[in-house]
Amino acid sequence: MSAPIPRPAEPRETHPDTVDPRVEALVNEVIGRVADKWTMIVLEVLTEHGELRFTRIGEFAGGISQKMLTQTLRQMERDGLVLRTVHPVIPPRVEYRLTDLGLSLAEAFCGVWQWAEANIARIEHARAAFDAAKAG
Amino acid sequence: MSAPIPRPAEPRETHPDTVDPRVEALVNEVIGRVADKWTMIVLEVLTEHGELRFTRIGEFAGGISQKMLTQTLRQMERDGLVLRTVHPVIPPRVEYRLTDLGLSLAEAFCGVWQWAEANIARIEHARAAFDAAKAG
DNA sequence: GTCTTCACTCTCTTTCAGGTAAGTATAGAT
DNA sequence: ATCTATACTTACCTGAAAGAGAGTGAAGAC
Repeated sequence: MSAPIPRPAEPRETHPDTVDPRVEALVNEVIGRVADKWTMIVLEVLTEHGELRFTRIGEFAGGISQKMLTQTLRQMERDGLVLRTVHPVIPPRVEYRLTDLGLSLAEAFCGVWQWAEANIARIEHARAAFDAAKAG
Repeated sequence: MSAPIPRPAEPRETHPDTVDPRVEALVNEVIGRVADKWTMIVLEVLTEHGELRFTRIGEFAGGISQKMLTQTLRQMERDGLVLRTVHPVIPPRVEYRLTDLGLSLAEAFCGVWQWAEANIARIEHARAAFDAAKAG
């Protein structure tokens, strides 16, 4: 009994304030793409340090593989979040920086970031209480 | 040549404004836990509809399995984001609603949500341009 | 007696994100 | 000739996430 829970046929709006499901789906997709671990970290690194080269971002990000870094960066570039500048020299020199869109996203995430920072203690306390209650 | 990119030994702070890595790690963990797909969706559903029963949340969430819903809800309860009320009747009746902490998180995420909604077009345009440039 | 409801819980299987390691291209230095 | 630096690709592999589907328990309806 645990296949996906089916959505009700149609008329199931207790509250009238439901969002257009297509918008909801799009927003979810965007958030899903944008809110993954590495994207957020790269976003933060670039916000903090400005324009950086590939390897440098990797150093600041901490623990990311080249593969994931390339992948994340490409995705962000495709989404218009970062600008990639290739200098045609050898050895190659590629620099990345946030676009205005990227900066605005960083700003939006700032709230969450701050929330997390401000509420770590509360969450840890809640967890301890929960675990204690379960154990006892 | 793609093992994790090593962090530089120590003295590599071009910018002085680097955050305490321990705080950074904690924040990342919290965000990682809090910002997954289903948590965000459940958060939104509960924000929009107030107190709801298990199955109801599943219906609103769309496409979630019972297993994932249980798991997500438990995690959120543990983190102090939702309150779980069991009515000792048969068949069981369990209701979930956001705590103040949960509400404050929803509020913080509101910015991202709005950003996503406001910038879907820009992202899609960027993607189209990127793909076209690559193909042509 | 068995059927239904609800909120799970368990197990099995598949999917996939992400890690490792190696390869590529180029020019200048040794 | 070989080595180095840089920014990637590519191929392979593994562990964890998550989906499917069945099972559970208890009371009341039939």
